Amino acid sequence: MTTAPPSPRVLPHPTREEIRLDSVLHALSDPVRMRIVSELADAEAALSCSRFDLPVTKSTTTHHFRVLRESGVIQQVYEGTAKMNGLRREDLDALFPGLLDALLTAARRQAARDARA
Amino acid sequence: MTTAPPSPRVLPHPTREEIRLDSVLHALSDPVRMRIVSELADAEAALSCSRFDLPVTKSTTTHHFRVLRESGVIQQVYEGTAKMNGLRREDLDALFPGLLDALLTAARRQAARDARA
DNA sequence: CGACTCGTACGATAGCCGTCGTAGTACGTG
DNA sequence: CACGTACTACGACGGCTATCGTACGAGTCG
Repeated sequence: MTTAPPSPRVLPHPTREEIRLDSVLHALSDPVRMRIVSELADAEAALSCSRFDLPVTKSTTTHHFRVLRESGVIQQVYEGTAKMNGLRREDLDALFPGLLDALLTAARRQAARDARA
Repeated sequence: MTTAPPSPRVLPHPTREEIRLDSVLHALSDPVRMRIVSELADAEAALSCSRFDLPVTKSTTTHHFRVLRESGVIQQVYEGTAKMNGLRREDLDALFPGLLDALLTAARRQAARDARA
């Protein structure tokens, strides 16, 4: 048969216009996901999922990455066995200028406060 | 008896140091609450709960205002029968500089996009 | 092919959350 | 005191969510 393969090797992303502020804020309201985004912003490049040392299991990690992708915060592309994750900075900056930087700065401040405690 | 009255006429607020980014983002990830905060920012003054025309019942309204207060986004003070709500702009700006303005701008943009649809 | 790594899918569970209705309290006014 | 207004408290319900474990698929390397 010439039917398409059942495994979706390409992952669904929202278009720029489909990204909603509500969803972005909800995605970033989880500490684990905010941490992922912060590391991604520091890296300035796409990282594979396994490059993150998160305090949750692999299943949960997959879940968090999916939430970030479906909310439009990150972009995910398969590269061999690895799945590379990149921040959708251009889209976010175009939709909500200054928001991403303000959020990243806020996250850094919160992390500094937590470390001081 | 000289015991304190059982009804808490003064409402519990988090101190500035207790305000957490996670909670703020979670509070603002609900469209109804973001709308409240936007109107509060536009008003530049404290407003009573009944000044808002929200698409939910009064019970739910009370719930949303409590979430905003407990996350440290707004301040609530009784004034007769009314409860006045004010944005905690000073505290938020001190903790997360630029974040509130970026969020309000983003909310305006999202609202404009929604209206265009 | 076989083994290994990376990530997914699915099911389960426990907890939180947004919503409502109803009943009730606090305050002001007649 | 009686009444109306503003808001709350409580319980309920449905839905979402963060978490896990286990089992599986897709790719790479020997």
